[in-house]
Amino acid sequence: MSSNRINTKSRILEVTWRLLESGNKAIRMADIAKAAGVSRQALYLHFPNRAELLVATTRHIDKVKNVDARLARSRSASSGVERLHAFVDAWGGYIPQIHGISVALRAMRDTDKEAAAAWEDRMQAVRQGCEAAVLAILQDGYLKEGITEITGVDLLWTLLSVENWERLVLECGWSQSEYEQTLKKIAEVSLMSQR
Amino acid sequence: MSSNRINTKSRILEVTWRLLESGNKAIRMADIAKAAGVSRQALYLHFPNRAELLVATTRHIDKVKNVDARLARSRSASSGVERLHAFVDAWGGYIPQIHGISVALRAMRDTDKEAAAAWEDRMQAVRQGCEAAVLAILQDGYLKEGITEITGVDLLWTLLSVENWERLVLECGWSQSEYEQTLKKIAEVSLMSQR
DNA sequence: TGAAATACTTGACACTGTGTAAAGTTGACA
DNA sequence: TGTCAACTTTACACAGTGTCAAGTATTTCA
Repeated sequence: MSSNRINTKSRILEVTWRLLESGNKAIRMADIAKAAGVSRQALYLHFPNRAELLVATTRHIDKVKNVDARLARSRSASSGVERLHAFVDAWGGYIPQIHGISVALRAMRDTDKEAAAAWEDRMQAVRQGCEAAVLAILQDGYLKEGITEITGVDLLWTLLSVENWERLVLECGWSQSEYEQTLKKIAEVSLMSQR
Repeated sequence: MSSNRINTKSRILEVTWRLLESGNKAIRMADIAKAAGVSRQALYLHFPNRAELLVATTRHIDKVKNVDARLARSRSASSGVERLHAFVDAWGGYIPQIHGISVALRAMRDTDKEAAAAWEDRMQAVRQGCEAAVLAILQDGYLKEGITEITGVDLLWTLLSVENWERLVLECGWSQSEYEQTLKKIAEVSLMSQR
């Protein structure tokens, strides 16, 4: 069976995902191999190193969870506020799904260039979403005075960081909907002129 | 000289601080030893392990930079807003000083209990400062409706995270004063009822 | 003066986790 | 029947942390 290889490869990705989601930091190659029912060395037949396995897992999750479709919804919003809300829903709702892998990727950033680049790449995608929302607000004429397009994007991007989600949801115990509602409010009140 | 031991110990702490501040992640015990002009093994005569050396360095920085005095100033403010502003100034202004060690401590959190506890401890101290500010606003009767004392503290604590400072100042290139001013505004606008 | 204590150094080594290398096994398929 | 793909098994190099034991130089004090 030539699909054997493919089966094993995607089984490894699924298992890696599951292990990272379990919240246990410090998942080793040996743990992944064991959980996938293959030898540790077999992992290196499919992925050159740990970083690329993690990056591939990220891509795998994106595919399964269909990020693009999620983010596309925010693009169809007409007004600036709507776009902002839709983006907070889309990205904010996606964070819990990728949280496990995000922890692993960020932990490798210091030592591994590839992991750093992979994480950076994802963050730039989020930033683009932020940019679109801020631009829409600007075009509506509602961008707060004293806030430029760039500082607005910086700010929204910072507010919507995975780290802030971790703090509020995991550490402070907020529910996902509390998180989303509050972030929408703060983003509004920070970026838009209120009347 | 019995002060020899003390000299070496504080020289190690100073050197560790300096190396961590240099921005180079992944500082090894051997690097610290070399920079301090002692053998790698000598480090273990003064500190049981890497985590405790980092924790001791944190305490050393606190002592030199006099955190307590910094934070004390915010306690003397009379109104809620003043207290909020003073706290953002005090803590926000302290972040750049402890940034290097904070990176190292956070990187060890996953694998080392001690490092995790040390970081947790500092974060709880910051949270107390946030609590005092939110309480002062509440007592002034200006806490925004829909915000409880707890959610207000959660929020301020999240806004003032080291991670947010890193994003805005290091990644987005904001100046320290831009950071401080903007965070004051966002905190105000998120927590206080505007009139 | 000399013994003991202090503050180190030197060198060897155990341990963990990543990644490499090479030879062997197993099943499908032509 | 033989070959190829997808593995397994075993061994090992390498980095970094931490341990251990023996040695050295300087000070202290009986």
